[in-house]
Amino acid sequence: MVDDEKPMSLTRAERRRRSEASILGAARELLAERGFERTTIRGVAERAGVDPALVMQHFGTKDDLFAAAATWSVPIHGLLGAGREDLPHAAIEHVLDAFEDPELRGTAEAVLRSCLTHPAAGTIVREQVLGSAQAAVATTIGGPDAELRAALLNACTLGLSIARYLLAVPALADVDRADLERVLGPALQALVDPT
Amino acid sequence: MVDDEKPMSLTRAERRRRSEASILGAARELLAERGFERTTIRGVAERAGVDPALVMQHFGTKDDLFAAAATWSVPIHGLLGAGREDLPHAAIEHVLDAFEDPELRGTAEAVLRSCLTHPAAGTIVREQVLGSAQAAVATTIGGPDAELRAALLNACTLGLSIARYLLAVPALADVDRADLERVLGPALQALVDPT
DNA sequence: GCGTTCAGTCAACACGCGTAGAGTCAAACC
DNA sequence: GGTTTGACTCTACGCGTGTTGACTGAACGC
Repeated sequence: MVDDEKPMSLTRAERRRRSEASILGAARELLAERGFERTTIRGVAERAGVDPALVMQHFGTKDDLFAAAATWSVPIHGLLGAGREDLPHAAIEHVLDAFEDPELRGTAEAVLRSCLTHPAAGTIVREQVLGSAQAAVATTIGGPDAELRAALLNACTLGLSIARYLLAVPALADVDRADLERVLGPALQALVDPT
Repeated sequence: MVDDEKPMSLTRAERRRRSEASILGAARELLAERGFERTTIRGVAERAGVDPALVMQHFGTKDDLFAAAATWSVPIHGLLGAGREDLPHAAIEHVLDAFEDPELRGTAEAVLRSCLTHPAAGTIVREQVLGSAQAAVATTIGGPDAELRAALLNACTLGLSIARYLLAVPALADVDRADLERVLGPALQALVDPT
């Protein structure tokens, strides 16, 4: 995301916006690749083609930069609109969409990559990502174990995301969506419908 | 794991072995709590009640210390001995045992905590932990999708481990083994037995 | 007993990090 | 067209890190 096009004589506000976007993009890339600790302000600045101090000027602090790059508005509409039969399908679509849309993927990977080692990232995943999905899924499931079943369904899709996209486990990374849905669907259905 | 008992006049080899064990224990604790990047040699030394230089003298390098602390011999006997009907049960036992045996838990958490941000830890999880389990499970499952089904089963239990023990998602952390097995079992069974 | 060995400590190095403040130069304004 | 504004850069500070080599003192072997 090195945006080398810096055409001269651009409005000041426009330049400002572009460099901010460039920094944010570079930050997301590096956070997605390496996680919070191994991502340095200097590295972000270099990839953005900018001075390190400018990064601070825009975002204040490394933690603030992370917060800005990791703001992840999870779209749970697909989950809320699904009935019991569609839920597994919707849940799988939900996670695959997040990682295969190039727009969303950077953010998703950046948050997930650091969620085990950076407290703020862990909180985001626990409360926003898993939390909101769990609430949505639990109401559809219903019954005494609804929360547990929803949490387990989330844990499975979380495990799939991590294994497929972050760890790149061969058997999962090389498979296409259709096979994934065909095989995992019935398993998630068993979580939705108590035997 | 601060082993304050340093009774005077102990054989040299004995002292050496004790301090090594003390360092290794402290390292595992900190790695499990904070991950590789946030764990410092000085922190390990302090928790072990020892000089930082001694840590280097024992293990050579921070990466070597991690390798020593993260050596995780996954016991897959339980998986190999299981038939199609027992597999889900065995798989769940397999992961719960690793995290609820105080002996194993430190290592398991240490490896898993860093597996998204430390290349060596990622390799361990991908190739040793998931890899060996996948091979064992796939032979039991059989059929055309065996590898994929095994990998997905692993991804689900990986997600459960992470959500329950590392992220401490409330709905999963507070539930006991029996409920976990009762609810997750049928889902994993659907992965083992194609509909 | 005495010289040797070696577990353990001390003090220091070089490096990379996040961050701060003064300086620079072109766009913006009147 | 001169002054002001503000986007951006330069330089440097202080700190914590992994790592090293010289030192110390107690267990060891004879």
